[in-house]
Amino acid sequence: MAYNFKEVEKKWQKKWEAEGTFNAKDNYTMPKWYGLIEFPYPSGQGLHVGHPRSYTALDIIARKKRLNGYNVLYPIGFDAFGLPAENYAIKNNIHPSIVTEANINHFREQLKSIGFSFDWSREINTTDPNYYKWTQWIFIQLFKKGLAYKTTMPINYCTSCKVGLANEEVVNGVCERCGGEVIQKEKSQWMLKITEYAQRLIDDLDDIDYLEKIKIQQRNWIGKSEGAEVKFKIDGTDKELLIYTTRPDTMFGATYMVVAPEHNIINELKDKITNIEEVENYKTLASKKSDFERTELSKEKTGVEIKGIKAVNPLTNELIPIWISDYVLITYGTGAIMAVPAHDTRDFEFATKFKLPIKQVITNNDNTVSVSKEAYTDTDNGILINSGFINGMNVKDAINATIKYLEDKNIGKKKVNYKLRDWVFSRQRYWGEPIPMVYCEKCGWVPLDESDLPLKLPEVKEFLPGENGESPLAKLDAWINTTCPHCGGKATRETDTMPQWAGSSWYFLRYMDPHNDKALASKESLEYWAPVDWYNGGMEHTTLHLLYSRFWYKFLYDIGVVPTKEPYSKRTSHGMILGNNGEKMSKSKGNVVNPDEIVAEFGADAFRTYEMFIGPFDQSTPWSMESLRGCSKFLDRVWNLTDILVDGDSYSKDFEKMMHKAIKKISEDYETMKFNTAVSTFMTMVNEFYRLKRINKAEFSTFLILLNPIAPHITEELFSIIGNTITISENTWPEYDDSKTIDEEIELPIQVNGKLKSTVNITLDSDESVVKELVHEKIGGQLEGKQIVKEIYVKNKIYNIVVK
RNA sequence: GUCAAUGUGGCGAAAUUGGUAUACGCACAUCACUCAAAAUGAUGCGGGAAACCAUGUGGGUUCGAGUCCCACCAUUGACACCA
Repeated sequence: MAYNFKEVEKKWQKKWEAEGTFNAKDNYTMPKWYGLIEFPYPSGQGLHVGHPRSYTALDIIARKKRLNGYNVLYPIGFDAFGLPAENYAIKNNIHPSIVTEANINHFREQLKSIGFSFDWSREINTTDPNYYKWTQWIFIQLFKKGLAYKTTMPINYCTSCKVGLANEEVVNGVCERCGGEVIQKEKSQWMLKITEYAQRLIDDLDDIDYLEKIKIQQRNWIGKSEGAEVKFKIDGTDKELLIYTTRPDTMFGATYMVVAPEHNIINELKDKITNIEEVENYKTLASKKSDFERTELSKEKTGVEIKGIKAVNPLTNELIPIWISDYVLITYGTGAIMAVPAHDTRDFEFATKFKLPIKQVITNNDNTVSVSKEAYTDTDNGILINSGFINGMNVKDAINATIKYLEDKNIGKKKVNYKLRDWVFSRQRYWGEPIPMVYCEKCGWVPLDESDLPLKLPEVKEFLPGENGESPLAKLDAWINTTCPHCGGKATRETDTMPQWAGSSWYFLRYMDPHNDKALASKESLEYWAPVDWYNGGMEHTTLHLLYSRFWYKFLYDIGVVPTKEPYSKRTSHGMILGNNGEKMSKSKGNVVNPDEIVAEFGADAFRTYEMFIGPFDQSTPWSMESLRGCSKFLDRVWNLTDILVDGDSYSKDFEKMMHKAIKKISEDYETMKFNTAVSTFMTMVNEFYRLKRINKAEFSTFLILLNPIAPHITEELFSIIGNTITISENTWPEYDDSKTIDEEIELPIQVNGKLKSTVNITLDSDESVVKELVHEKIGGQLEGKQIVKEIYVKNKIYNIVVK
């Protein structure tokens, strides 16, 4: 009887759906396990074969945890705000909600066809007003605590999307989403003070179980550095230039200063600057460049000296020139630096190009350092010279001494800096959550009354952003004009919307209690389900989504909404699935694999098995149709095991051992995400069953339960065919007896000078003397005429004879 | 440039975490079944006649290195004139 996966898979999917087999229980006394995958953006292209890799992995763990007796929450939803739907709407003049709904329906069907054990009763959708009501509510709380503020600042502006982008959203100088040109533009934006949480976002990584590479990436992104802020007087004025440096020890070597093109000192001292036109020209030039272009690798340094003003080095009292250059960024530190060309590579390049003085202030122990060809940046072996009161000190002491001096004289102070910047939270777009704020002439920015939430997206006829980058909402006079919730006077609404990251920053909380209309989730559900036990997702979300959601969660913790400091106890990541040519799948390369076709031709179980067998879970691997067929063949062999099913329990000791070993190995492999070796263990077992031409019902049942998380349909079907009266999902996870996994006799490798010469069978834990005798008996002949220097026996592992 | 990861048969990969390198699968070859093919099953499959040689390259540590250390090369990813 051939395996008809179409019928079997449909049958079980129907049953699971009708019975709500995988729905989480509201029984808060059971031990809980909350597994989370990144909810998809329902794009028009449908599911990518990359999605099921992550979903299957946690599905396996979720299914196992259920059999282990846990109350499992494994939810699904849709992150449905975003630009593609809006761009589609603009092009085809269809409301984004219609496109979004169609896409979600398609995704849901695709996901269901693969047989994931999601709790569909908790499905959420970020564009649902009952959902984004709480996104807006969180924003208001942030505002009330002073963590949301409006400011005008140069932002990345996509000329195509007509929307401001966070730095994080600019990739290779172009808009991450549309690929359009990005320029710098001044714009009034809502910002979120993620920087206020920078230290905690670093510190609390110590208490959570994230893959080390994820922690490293987050720490580097936040980029803490310690240094000093120092005031440099501008000669002949009452102005000062505030700089940040991590190397205050090199201050005696500061021979010039550089400010970012956007630095306001230029406006403030306009009248004194003698070459103001040249400076303004440079500013204009710089503003046309994106952050990426300005910071691009191996770029020739550019700059202009600001003539007519000089700064005073507070330690040497020397007058030093001030330059403007785009290698200094307004968004980091204070937007101004003291340049120490002798001991900073970039300053050195700049000074060399513009023939500025290079003054060495650090040497090494042997005083063999030369700064004529390159900067000397060694902080471990550096000794201060030409530096007044810090002469002779090492770098570390010199830093401390300088900071103390600066603080005593009130011209500087110790300062911690972060690379992390505040989160630009405004989008001049339609398809996002409206920001629930109004502007009142009298009261300023005022949040809506919470009882007026959700502030629903109004209907518009045109989805195209306004000419100068305004949201389509700005055209709706009737909607904009409102009254101030505070004083009742005339007020206007904010027309910008939130970025897509907003809805995804807290969605995992909504799953805990998705239909609650009194709170984002009930206190009880939060107490029970939080935190997420295991969150798997892509490395590409490490520094954006993952950091943003940690930030929001910490804020919610601070205002008493959630019970723990961190949202996710454990975070893992999956590798990308590439096209069969080893390149990223893309339409243009024609190497896209459509999961629907795979499921239709080979079935969901074969698809799932292959996705797990394809390679190590956390690494990228190319797709291969041939290997997929191998997995499909394996399942056929599993199906045909019924041909060799035998009665009785008369299996051999070795057979029993194999089963215990397999339970142990597969249980461990699932928990450590070594799915590829788990699958190969199943294949080895099946080969063994066929070799011996026998398997009994108990063995077969155990085998099927073990395989069930990977291939849930075929295993349930076989489980019932061989006469089990309950289903696998009603069963418990098999246990193994450790003592039954041990080999009593082992094959011991014999080496001579570390090279394998032979093997010998020994009883486990044999005495060395016994082993020695056996070994010499076996290879003694080969040792004749040689002098034995040493014999090494590592119990049960190896016997190595060193000869001369 | 910085940081991180990776590099093992024709291909995807495995290796008890320092102890028999190449498990499992694919592809391929031969055979069986068939009029034939597909499917299925069986056997073989790193190189070399052998001694031996093989885990990107070159060193090192060790009785013993795919695994640890140093340098280099290549690929991939993330980030960046971060002061």
